Amino acid sequence: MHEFENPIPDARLNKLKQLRSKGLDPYPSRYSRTHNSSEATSFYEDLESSLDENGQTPEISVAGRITAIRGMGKATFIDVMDSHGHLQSLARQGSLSSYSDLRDIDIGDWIGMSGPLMKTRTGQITLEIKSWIMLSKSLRPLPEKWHGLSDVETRYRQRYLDLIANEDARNIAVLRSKFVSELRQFMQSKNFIEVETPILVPIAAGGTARPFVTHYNALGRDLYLRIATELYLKRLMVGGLERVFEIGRTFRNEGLDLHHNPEFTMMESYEAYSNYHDVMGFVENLIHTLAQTILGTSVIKYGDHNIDLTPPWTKLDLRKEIISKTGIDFLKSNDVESLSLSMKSIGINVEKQVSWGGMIDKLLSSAIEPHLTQPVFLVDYPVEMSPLAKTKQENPHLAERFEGFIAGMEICNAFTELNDPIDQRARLEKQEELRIQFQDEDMDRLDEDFLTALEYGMPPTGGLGLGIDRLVMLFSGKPSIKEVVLFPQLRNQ
RNA sequence: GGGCCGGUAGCUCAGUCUGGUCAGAGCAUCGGACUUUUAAUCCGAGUGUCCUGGGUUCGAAUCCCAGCCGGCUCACCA
Repeated sequence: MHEFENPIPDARLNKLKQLRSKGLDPYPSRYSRTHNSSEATSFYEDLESSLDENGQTPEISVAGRITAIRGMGKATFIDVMDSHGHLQSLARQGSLSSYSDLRDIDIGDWIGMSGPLMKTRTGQITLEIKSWIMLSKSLRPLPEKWHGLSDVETRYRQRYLDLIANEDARNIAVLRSKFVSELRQFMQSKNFIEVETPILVPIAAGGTARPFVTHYNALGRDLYLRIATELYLKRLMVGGLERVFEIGRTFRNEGLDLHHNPEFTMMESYEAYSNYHDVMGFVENLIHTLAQTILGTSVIKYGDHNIDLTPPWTKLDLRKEIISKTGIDFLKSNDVESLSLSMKSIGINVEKQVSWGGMIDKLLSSAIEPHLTQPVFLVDYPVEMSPLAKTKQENPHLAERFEGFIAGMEICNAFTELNDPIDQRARLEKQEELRIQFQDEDMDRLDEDFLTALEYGMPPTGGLGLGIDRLVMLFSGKPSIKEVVLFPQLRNQ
């Protein structure tokens, strides 16, 4: 039922033959344009007041894809689109010797053309074609010009059509690029250095997630796709790099929904001599700055909400927040049985074999997180579900960890990194135990090389993981992650 | 995985409830007219595996069953 099985229309193939039979190459190798569409517009506007009586500028050359053809017999209007916008052109039989060759152009073709700019009687800046050349013959018809392309599946599977037909799709692609580039600049301006760590790893550690497995033939062993960059970046902290960040793809072999794609982009950063309070300030500042720079505002419209990103964001003590919303105190319900009873009593289903940390996680995502519309930091997580975070000195059951939420989405996870190698080993061993006990559930994994690194000494460090896809969703007002990932994962055809 | 909704021309859709001029419209395409149009206009042409496979029926795009694909939602999951 998809494009790939559809035959190429005969009419297009015939035009292709026509071009060739006239000795015209339908796929030449290059074209020199002097202006893109927006430069052409300003070129005209700059010269407009000084033009002579025929109102034409000197000749320029532009190139792009034909989006509309309006033939009027001995004159033809051709709209051309490039990545900067649209430009109208006009071919007239009187002033274009190859006018009759225009029979072989179609909507979708790439052409180059040159001539002076002028204004039509309706005031539209228009290139009067003196010469033109086919740059690439299109063999398939484009989506309809008026309604555009709206079939969601086609938009995702053939994103190029979405990009051609929908300005919004182009805007999101540009916005995402801008976001990443501004993010990178921000990090660099704070003297973080950008690094790259392995994607193929022997142990998928640094988070609780099911990994993808692959096989490396040369070494005859299975490897995993990373679920986080955390442990490698911390090795760099051990190495003394002090401020590092990585923007990169991570992979989780899990469900697929509005907020989850199996491969997604995270930024992780680590800063020596700082703790999670410093990171909180850093995140507020970072996201607020990006909104200012990219969107020119501190207040983002998302669905029905106006979200104000101005720092400082609300800080909510996680434990107090759970108590006030559910009456459950996780310090008192500190074993699986009592927590399970309390959760059942407020209608949360915990019948599956689940660890204590897993249950708290569920409690959070069903009772707390959906209500966090404005930017919020949930602060101080139970140590049991934070195996890589340092414990609070005042209370060994709590970790110096926070997560940031906007519009009900988790957008970051951060903590004061645990740098006590003995404690870290004990915590990861506990995770390994839990993994055996709760077969269905994912736990963090023990990475012996990482522990060895810690034993050499890591400075006190504040660490951060930031979900880029979700922030781009927020910045672009999109409710689905598939809208901000150019090629989202879909089922097989 | 459960529930709901959907899949008809290249694209956007109507037709399904109530089976029988139901193979349709607009855009795109093809032929013709037109030298300042811009959703150009005017005249003419319908280009199709009605998602797939079964079934019911004299007759199925339409009703039934199974499957595939997608969207939303719940569950699961950072």
